[in-house]
Amino acid sequence: MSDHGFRDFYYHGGAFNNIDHDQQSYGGETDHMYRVSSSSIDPSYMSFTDCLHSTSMDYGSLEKAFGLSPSSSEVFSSVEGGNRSMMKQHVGADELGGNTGEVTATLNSSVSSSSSEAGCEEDSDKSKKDGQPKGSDDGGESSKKGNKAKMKGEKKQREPRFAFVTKSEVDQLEDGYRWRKYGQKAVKNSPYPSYYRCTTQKCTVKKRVERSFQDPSTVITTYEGQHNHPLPTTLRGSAAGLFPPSMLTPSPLGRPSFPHELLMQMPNYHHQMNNQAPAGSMFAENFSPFQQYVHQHQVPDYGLLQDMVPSTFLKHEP
DNA sequence: CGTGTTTGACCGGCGC
DNA sequence: GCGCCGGTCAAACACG
Repeated sequence: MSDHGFRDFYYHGGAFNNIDHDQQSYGGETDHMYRVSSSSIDPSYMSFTDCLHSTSMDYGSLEKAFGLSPSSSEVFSSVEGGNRSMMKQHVGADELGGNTGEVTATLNSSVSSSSSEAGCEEDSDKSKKDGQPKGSDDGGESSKKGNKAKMKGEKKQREPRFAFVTKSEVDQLEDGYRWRKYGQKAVKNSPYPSYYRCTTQKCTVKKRVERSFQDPSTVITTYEGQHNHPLPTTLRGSAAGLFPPSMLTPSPLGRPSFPHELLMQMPNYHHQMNNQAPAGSMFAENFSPFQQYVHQHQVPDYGLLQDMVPSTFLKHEP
């Protein structure tokens, strides 16, 4: 997948090798890619958000954010917002505590779907229906699926999407929320992607889970929307109980707390990062379930990181 | 009985 | 305008 619309950049040692901003157009739109090569990144950028703000991606942040276990898993992530910018990073072995890992982060600010094949080609930018229930335009129950109250005239806009790829045997990765499958349909490059919706009422977050067309061992998970509620307390594994209340309540911004926010709140976040904490250690103490998951599946899922990428990062204004 | 999955049909955007 | 395609709906079904 690394060669389908994504630019790869490898992270070796303590800092990225250099960020390269690339730009290209896709059907009128301009894509901005960032390639990292050596030396321009300050290793002190330890927070995911900071990295994003600085137009750089920090592997460690991602590793921590997703609880990536470098020892044998791979996590590629991507964020979509309003424009097509992606970033992908691969992480070499050594610096991850001698383990081999790979993290590819792709930032995609467009409404497109970088999900399938991690944005390999598609990205047709077809912003389709939203999570909103579409209704049959008044007219009453027209046909079968007619009663989807869709406001005519009002164009629905896509929620920011965040996608990442993991190597896992299981499709459904535990991320602390409960999901209900609402569809599955074969699409190009993805035999049968599954569509899930958060079961919490009024929560419109959706996610799509699919196996990589090229690498069946790879699972591509795309999250869309933002949870407007804390983690379900009755959740299997009770992940919610592990998070301090402050992490479960909406942030000052009025948004729910997402992994990246959690990261920002981690007291020793920077410290751990600088000290090359063992893989998965990030959540070892506070997020045991995740760690456990890492150990068992080596592919934790910390989705819902959407909306974490500032537009400044996603798109370079001319 | 409540909850979640399966699955074919439908919807609507987009490209030609 | 038409057809393709991705995404969604919702009835039927499965399961505890």
